[in-house]
Amino acid sequence: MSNSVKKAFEIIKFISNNQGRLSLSELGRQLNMNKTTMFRYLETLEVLNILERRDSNWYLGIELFSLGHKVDANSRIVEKIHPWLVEISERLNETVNLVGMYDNSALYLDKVESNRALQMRSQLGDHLPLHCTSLGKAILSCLPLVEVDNILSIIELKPYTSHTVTSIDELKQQIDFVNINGYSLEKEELEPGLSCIAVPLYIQTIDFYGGLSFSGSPDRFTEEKVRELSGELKKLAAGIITMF
Amino acid sequence: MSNSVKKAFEIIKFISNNQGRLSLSELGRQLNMNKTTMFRYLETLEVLNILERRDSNWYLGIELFSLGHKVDANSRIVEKIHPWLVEISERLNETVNLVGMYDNSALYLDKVESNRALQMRSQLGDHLPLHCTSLGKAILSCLPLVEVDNILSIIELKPYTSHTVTSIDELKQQIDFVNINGYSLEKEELEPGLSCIAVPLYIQTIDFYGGLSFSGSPDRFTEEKVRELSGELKKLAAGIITMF
DNA sequence: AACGCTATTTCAGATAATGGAACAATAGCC
DNA sequence: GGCTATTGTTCCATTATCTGAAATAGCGTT
Repeated sequence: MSNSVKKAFEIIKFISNNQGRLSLSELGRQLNMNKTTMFRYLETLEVLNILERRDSNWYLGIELFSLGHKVDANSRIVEKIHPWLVEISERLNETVNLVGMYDNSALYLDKVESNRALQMRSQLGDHLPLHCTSLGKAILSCLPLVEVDNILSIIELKPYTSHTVTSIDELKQQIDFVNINGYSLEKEELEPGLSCIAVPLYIQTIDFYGGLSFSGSPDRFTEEKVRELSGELKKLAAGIITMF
Repeated sequence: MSNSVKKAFEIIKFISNNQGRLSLSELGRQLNMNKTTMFRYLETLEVLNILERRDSNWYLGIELFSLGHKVDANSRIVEKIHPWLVEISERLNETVNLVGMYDNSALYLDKVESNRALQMRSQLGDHLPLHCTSLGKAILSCLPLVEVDNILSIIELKPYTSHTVTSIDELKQQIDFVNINGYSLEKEELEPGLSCIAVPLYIQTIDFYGGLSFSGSPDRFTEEKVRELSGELKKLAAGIITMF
């Protein structure tokens, strides 16, 4: 394994979580690397436009933007699904989200915002936890049981708010609920004031495990609204699947 | 300069342009690297989720997707401008594009597609040439003259179609046109069947040089339509600037 | 079963990464 | 202004790491 490549990405990743707040020396200290070594990594990455320096602070560079937007270029999952999200978001005036399962978390792949757009703190490319998001529970519901048990034994049921489910049993009950009713409802388990309703999106032909959701403030999701929105999401998922 | 980091990104970049078509051995051959060396780079990058292998073919990995979407996280230029693009795209039913100047080319930053969406071949993150796109000419128009001369001496006026401008004099005349009229019109200089109308977007406060455009098939851009759309784009640019 | 291809592992030698030290450039402070 | 503290950059010898030839393993095809 190439040591220096690993270190370079360690630096990149660290900067991605602390953009604009780190100097060369600061990076060296926080990542336990020699100043000289750090200097050379940063120098190299700057030349490659992978990183960018603005008055002694480091940022992700433009080359990462370009590469990041070519990731889906083959399977074109996001690209194919996007128009469906636009249609439903406009018709119902709801914010709609798409995630895919990667690495025991729900990777936030796409969103189309409504006018009323309550801002979610997370952004595309973020990894959402499986246990405390409706999308996560929706994904878990379409995985084989053995797989679910395996994942639950690996991930930590970290409490993000006072509403977060932290017991495996309760979580399994919620997954059962999704299997029976076809949708998942989560209220303020990840962020106070934020609620989501989701359905699984399992595209067998391309081995894609994911989910679709509407997000909004919890008080908007009345019983009747939930019935309506879950129905819409189910139809959406069904429609999308026919495309693949 | 860190040699191995440079090589790693050489590999990544090469794969980004040939996703799904390259095996380990093939990569070694095309990039003149020893098979063993290539093996170790790929192995490392795979572990880091920077690259992904599916039946002996290499793809960009999910980690690049995540990093790529965090690039704009600070200045939030794209994020701030996006709602404006949505509004105008819906109101006029046009496809609207945003680019920024990076590295002597126009980096394709954002787009919102209309229903009639004529597909452009390029995608977000691509570098568009300055000389044969309305967006490029719009950007050139807001740069200092010395800078323009410098850029024109560096870039190659590559002919993409039979309509591409390849003479510096003619290009300078077109830039003058933008300065006088405030917009730029290009017909099939980059891709047959594709035309664009653009205006410069220069945001002084954050030192941003870019442009906004509508794209569509050339026959749609009648004289009257051009007048209407260029007016809309100018108003859009003016509105956006007030935000910064 | 033998061939052609790709992917891995091994290992010794060559090279490139490392970090201490010294130097330069800034900024803050009395 | 001069002193101190901090950051960024260059130099260089040492050593760890990367390199590539060769051997091995795996897989599909004829």
